[in-house]
Order: sequence, then C-alpha cells, then structure tokens
Amino acid sequence: MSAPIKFASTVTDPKLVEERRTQILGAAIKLFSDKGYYRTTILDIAKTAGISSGLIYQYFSEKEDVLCFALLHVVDTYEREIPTRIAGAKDPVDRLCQSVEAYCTIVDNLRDATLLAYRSTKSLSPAGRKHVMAGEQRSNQIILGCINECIDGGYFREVNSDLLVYQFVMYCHTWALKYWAFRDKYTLKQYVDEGLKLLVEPYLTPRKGRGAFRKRQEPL
Amino acid sequence: MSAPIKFASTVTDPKLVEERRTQILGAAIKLFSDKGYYRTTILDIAKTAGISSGLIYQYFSEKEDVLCFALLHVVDTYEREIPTRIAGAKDPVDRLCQSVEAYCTIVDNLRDATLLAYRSTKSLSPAGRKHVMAGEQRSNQIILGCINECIDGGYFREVNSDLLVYQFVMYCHTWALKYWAFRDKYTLKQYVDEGLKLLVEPYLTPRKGRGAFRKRQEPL
DNA sequence: TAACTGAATGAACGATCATTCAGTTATTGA
DNA sequence: TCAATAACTGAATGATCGTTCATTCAGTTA
Repeated sequence: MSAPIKFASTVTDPKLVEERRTQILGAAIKLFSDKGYYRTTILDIAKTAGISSGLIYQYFSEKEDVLCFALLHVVDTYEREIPTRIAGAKDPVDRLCQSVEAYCTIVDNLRDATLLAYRSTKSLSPAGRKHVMAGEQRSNQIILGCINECIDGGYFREVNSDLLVYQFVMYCHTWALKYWAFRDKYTLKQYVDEGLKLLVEPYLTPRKGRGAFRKRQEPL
Repeated sequence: MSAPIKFASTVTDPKLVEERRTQILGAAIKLFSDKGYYRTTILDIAKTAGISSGLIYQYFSEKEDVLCFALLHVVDTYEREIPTRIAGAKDPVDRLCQSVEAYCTIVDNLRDATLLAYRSTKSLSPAGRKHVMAGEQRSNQIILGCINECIDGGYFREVNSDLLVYQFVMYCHTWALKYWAFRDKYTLKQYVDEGLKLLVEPYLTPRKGRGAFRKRQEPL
C-alpha cells in the first residue's frame, strides 16, 4: 500500500473532517465532471455542498488539493474494491473474469470520476500526479496477477501479459470513455460478457482453459 | 466529409491566413499539451509563435477557437491519412492490419495532440465538441469497414465488429495514453505487431484467414 | 511623393476567481 | 452560567488573464 497522502486541515475532530471532506468530494466530482476543473469555482463547490467558500479552506489548503483528493478517491476505490469482489473465486480463470466484471462495475459507479481522471490528472502538480499514477499502477498489478495465474496454471496459452493487462484495463475504462456510444447498445452486463469473449476466450488453452471457462457459466 | 468549420479572420490574404494559423497551431498544441488549456495564456501562445497577442485575434475570434482548431486538426489528420496509407492493400486482412499500423503511426506523430484531445474536448463548447466527435466517428467508420470486409470475405469468424472497432481504436490511442509505460518496453513497430497478435490473429478463420495473414508477412 | 491599406503591436480595461481574515455562531467543560 | 475554544461565514483583496483598440509601420497604388 502507498503512503496515504495527508491533506492539511485546521479542524481537529477526525470524524468531522471525514464527513465534511466527503461532502465536498461529492460536490467537487459532480462539478468538475460537469464543467471541468478550471471552470468550477470554489464558490460553486461550496454552494453545491451547502457550505461557505471559506470553510473549504479549513479542510483543504488549496483548490488543487480538492482535485487531488477526488482523483485519489477513484484510484483508491479501484485498488480496494477489486480484491474484495474477486475474493470468492479460487479458479484462476474465474478470478480473471470476475476482476474484469468488478473493474467494469466500479467504473460504472464512478463513471464521471473516471472520466475526470483522464481529463484532469495533468492539472495536478507533479507530486500529486505521481500519487494518482502509482495508485493506477497498483490496480493494474492486480489484473496482471490474475493473468499470470492463468498462464502459469496452464489455462492461458503464452501471451504478452504485460500488454494484455492494458487491454483489460482499457476495456474497463472504455466503458466510461465511450459511454455515450455504448449506452444505447449494451447493458453493463452485456458489455462485460462481450469483453470476456474478446479478451479472455481467445487466449484459453483448448482443454483446461476452455473447461474452466465453461464451468463458471453454469455454477452450482 | 463534414462541413468544414469556418474560423473567422480579419485578414484577407488566404495564403497568409493559413500560414499564420499553422504557426499558431504549432505553438498552441505544444503549450496546451504541456501546461493544459487553461494554464496556457494567449500571451504564451503569441510568444512561442513569435507574434503579438493581439495578432492572434486577427486569426481566431477567441481562445477557445484555437483549441477547437487544434482538435479538429487531429481528427482530420486521422480521417485523411488512414485511407491514404491503406490504399495499396487489396486483401481485406492486409487492409485491416495496415489501417492499425497507419493509425498507430499517426497517433505516434500526434502523440501530444492525441492526449490533448482526451483531456480537452470537454473544454469546448457543445458545438465544437460535436464537430470533433463527429470527426472521430468518421475515422472509426474506416476501421469498421475493414473489419466488416474481413468478416464478409470469410477471413474473420463472426464477431461483434461494433465493439471490436473500439478495441482497435483504443489500442491505437493507448499508444499515446500510456506512452510513459510503453516507451521503454516497445518500439512503435513492436507495439503494432503485438497489437495484430492480440486483435487480429484470434479472430482469423483457420484456413482463409490465417492464410492471408501469413502471406502478408513475407510479401513479394 | 502623397495617400492609402491592412497587418501587427502591446498597453490598458474589466471580469473573474482563489485565497484570506475579521467577525459570528456553536460547542464544550468547569 | 460563562468563558474559552472550535467551527463557520462571506465580504474584501489582489492577482491573473482574455479581449479590445489606438497606434505604428511596411508595402502598394495613385
């Protein structure tokens, strides 16, 4: 796990700090996603969150910190939720499939925020950007682990797993990036299923791989 | 082709207009990519282009027009160059492979500008955004055509071509989006070759498809 | 040589915020 | 009950640009 970044606050009660920051976060993600970072004013955020502009500066030391907090929230959610959701699966193929499903589901929940990450990571200071990218890398590692398990276990044929990770990750992100094109054609479930057909099936070994893939379709 | 957008200019000589706009475009892409749209001032652009700030307003009516011009330049380049580069190939599989190679090569040439498109399309007015997205859609259609030719000609098995297009396009864009991760591991050529292995090979029909794919490796 | 044209300049204007801080309200604990 | 402390407010400040425009200047025509 990374060194969790400290954002300075003048408020002492940690409970209150978390509550207010969550409140500000919600407003900020909504507005940044909608109007973009630079077009969103601190006053906008304050009004949407139902507080005064000055109060934001009790919980964040500058506007950029609010953006950084929002983007870290996104990558931290990926990193935290994917392992939780694949914990049940023991079979490597099942784990891989479930990690894709989990990732897509999280992206779907954080669709606006995921887009925001693509648009606004460059607006961060180098230090903040480094943290966000490091978080993204850590969730990539989870997927990479699943792929390598499939290869090592003989479920996948030899394949460039380094590159395949990015295919998986981009497929999940693309649900947010191209949502305007997909929303009318696919449900999230359909999108995930198609993704497995495109990204998992082709690499399965004929017997062991396909066998495991079939088995997970009709469980119990 | 789309209705080419007119950007207002007070300067009468069309030759000069094109020359100056190209000059401004170069500075703008460099600076927007580097510092982001909002952090780049008109004065920055003027200085980098070697002209005065006021002169920019003789060639564009507002700052946003400069951004719009830059993003349209990117999508227009895709749309113009891909067909040119695949004109030689007659075999559908070859056409598809060459379109990927062409797209990746153009992305590589316009790497900064491609990133800029991801980051800044939302900063455009709805009208401008619509034009940029329409341009992007038109180059997608080119790839879609190649895939469908492969399917119809019996080179590809039945596959969700709608979705596969986005896989191809995203693969090409990812060269720009994740360049920081790829630059040390792959040359552009290697990246393209790996892409064909991941995105073309799995869908080839055993005889006709694979045959055509093999043939293009050792031509004459 | 004078009159004209339109390209180019850059100082000045005005609007927009991020940030601060003097003052107000709420909470705590003795 | 009443300090004392913490949380909160929102008007004021000051810096930053996008945009304008009066002016200069090079080149062209009369």
